Amino acid sequence: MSASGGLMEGNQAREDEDARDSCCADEESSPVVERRNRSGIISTPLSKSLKHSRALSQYIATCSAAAAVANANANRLAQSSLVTTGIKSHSVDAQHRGQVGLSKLDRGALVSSLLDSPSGLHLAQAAELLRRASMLLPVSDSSSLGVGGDMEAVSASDSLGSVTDFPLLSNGGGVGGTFPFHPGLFIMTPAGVFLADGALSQVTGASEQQQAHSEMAAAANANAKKKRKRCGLCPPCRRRINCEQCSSCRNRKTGHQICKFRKCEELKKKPAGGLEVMLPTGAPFRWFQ
DNA sequence: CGGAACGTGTGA
DNA sequence: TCACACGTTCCG
Ligand SMILES: [Zn+2]
Ligand SMILES: [Zn+2]
Repeated sequence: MSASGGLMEGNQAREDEDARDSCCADEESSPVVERRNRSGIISTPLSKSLKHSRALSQYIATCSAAAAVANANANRLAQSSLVTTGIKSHSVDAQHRGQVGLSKLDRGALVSSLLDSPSGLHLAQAAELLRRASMLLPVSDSSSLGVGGDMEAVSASDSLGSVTDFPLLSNGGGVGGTFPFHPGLFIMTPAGVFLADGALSQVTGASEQQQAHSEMAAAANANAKKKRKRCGLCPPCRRRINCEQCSSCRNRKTGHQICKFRKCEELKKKPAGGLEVMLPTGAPFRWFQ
């Protein structure tokens, strides 16, 4: 299985990561400032603080080693749920950037090739990996995802299914230096990369989110005909970087829409108020036909 | 009906 | 005043 190869790389990369860890601790002096608005919702996409929006693909283009690390991380995710990545591995980063030289061109080629690849198999791969990850938790029966539409656990497969315009981050099918995962599956924060699943409880502090929720409720109460605000709870809301690849990201200038992967699950729902019956399929029930 | 473009509320 | 992003309209 190709996964074994990835694992081996993972071990190696892990040492790397450890080494860098100490380095990170150095600049860890500033305790990860998270930008939240008053409602406690994380407002600023991480890409902002990273100078310019850096697409996931760019990370890869920048240093394939990072991909390996991420890969290892993904595996370790299954055990620890929290990982630190080498996102700010400036030294390595600079090194690679200098040595590559054609990072821009590379990126373009990469992306285009990504768009090309059929990618079905990789989905399966990623899915399997994710399944492994969730094996540790009481896998909320994703099968019984029925009337309980309230359920926050948007399964990875869900994301996979809903996303259509996203180029898979993998080429031809080799394991060598590619990143066979769907960027939509990850939540990248300055503290690390998480599975988007949400099943893996990770992020720090659910209290703030609760606060956000109450705030939102208050706002809604004040005026029903106001712009709704993101819930701040759902996985998309917790995501903090724009993918820079979805349609919303690509034409942000004219689209004025948030990244598709960051679009709040609540806001996706129809704004309609209470009296709405939803079929288990998610389609709105019509009283008349 | 889905997506792109646009208007504009909202918070910084 | 600006950037962000929700809601609406337009368009295929
Ligand atoms: Zn995006
Ligand atoms: Zn949300």
